[in-house]
Amino acid sequence: MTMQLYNTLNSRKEPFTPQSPDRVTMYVCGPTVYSYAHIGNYRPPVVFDTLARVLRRRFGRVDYARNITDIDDKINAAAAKEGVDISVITDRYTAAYHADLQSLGVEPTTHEPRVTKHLPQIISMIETLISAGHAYAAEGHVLFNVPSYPDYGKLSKRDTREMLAGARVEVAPYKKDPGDFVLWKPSSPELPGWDSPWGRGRPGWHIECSAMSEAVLGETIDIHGGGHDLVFPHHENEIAQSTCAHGGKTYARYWMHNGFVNVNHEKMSKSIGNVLLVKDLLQTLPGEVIRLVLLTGHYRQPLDWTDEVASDARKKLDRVYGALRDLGDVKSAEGVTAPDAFIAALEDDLNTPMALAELFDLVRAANKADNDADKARIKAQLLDAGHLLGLLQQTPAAWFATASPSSASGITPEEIEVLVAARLTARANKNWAESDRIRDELKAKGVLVEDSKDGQRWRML
RNA sequence: GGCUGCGUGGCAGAACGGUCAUGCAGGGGACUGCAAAUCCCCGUACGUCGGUUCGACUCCGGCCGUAGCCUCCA
Repeated sequence: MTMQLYNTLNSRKEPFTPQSPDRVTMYVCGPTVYSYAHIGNYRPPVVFDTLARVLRRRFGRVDYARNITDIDDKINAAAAKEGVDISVITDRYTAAYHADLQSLGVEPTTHEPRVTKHLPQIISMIETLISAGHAYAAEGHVLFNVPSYPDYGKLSKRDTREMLAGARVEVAPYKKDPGDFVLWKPSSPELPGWDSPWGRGRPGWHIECSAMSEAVLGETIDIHGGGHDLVFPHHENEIAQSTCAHGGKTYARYWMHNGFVNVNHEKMSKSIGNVLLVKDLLQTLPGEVIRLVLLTGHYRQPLDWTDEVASDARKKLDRVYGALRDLGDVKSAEGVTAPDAFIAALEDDLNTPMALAELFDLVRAANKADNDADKARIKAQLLDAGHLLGLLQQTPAAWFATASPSSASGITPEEIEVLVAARLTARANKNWAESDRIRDELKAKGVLVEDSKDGQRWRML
């Protein structure tokens, strides 16, 4: 079975084959670092990190770029407000972004291009577009001339003429065509700016991705991803710029877009006040729980974040880690990887819900296994499946000891062990009343004690 | 108004033209001093109206509802 990916360009699943049989190139639009990122901002990194793991397994090498947008008017506004250089803002929020990614188990990308490091490439691409007749300078701006690219609107299935009717933004007088968009804009003296053939200014929003993608991955990439809202205008404009700058060569062969994250059935918005920052969620939830929530639904569907889905994810991980724990010290079998059905689910347009169903089949098999050979094989399968999803990255002991930072009642593992030892003595004397009293005491402190055939064990509730 | 989706059991969430999704919750049983964990068994679905078909949750059409985008936005 060949790998299948849904391509926004053609609105259907298509067999995926990279340009080079042993190398995949992928570019995903990254964050603008002007504030802390919310849960929705992390769906693309988690989804495409998972995809990268699957692609790497199948094709060997994945050259994956996710940019940091560190030039932007929102950054300028934040810097002006604090009276600092934009680098203070962008450094701070880039570091915060990286910290969140690590908590979510997102592996570093091959490339992480920044706009401030690619001004020459951006300017060069704009010059190419001007000399090819696709762009023009006007009043300090440089604009891309949309009518010069007949395929404009193909990705988002839009008719440029119809769009004008619904246009809700005033058309700048220097535009030749109302649909023309900015490649370069002038900066007033108090704003950050860079020298260019058109005066001191800064790049428009869309050109950065075109220029950086070319710089780090080449003119034609295999996969370009991002949030669904970027289809228009951002990705439509990227296609226009890159295709025209490259003499008509295909810019990206497969376009993938993830659905939005809602919160309690509502769109996240500052006015509603329901914006969930990942750095805040991490105060009460392990990163793996957040990651699992993001993988619980198919990436193209909207995802509703509620307390219930978070607690469901936690329980799911309890179950999987529980199976791993019961596998005990059995050494996982060499050379055994995740089951074919699990891989097949992920290779079918990254069907993570179906892959998770396969994972739970494995969990049941693990819990039923009664010999070391089966246990060794299943353990290897579980760990490999977990690795592909970016989950199960800690030991069961660590998971059960820390799975709930929220309910940490201040009790230390040492104190727990003292009580557990006292309970062991009581149990040796069949003093059930004392045994149950200690169990209740621990439970009141957020610790659940269980009696297994191997003795007592505990976990944080 | 234009474009693109979606509507599955108490909740979350997939697949598939005729056979189990899966997880949580719920009911019954096994195990346990009692629990917990685990295992076994069991309910509750496919927005609505038509069409195609031997047979549709799955294909087609109408309707209703709902979400996103239409140059800030993951």
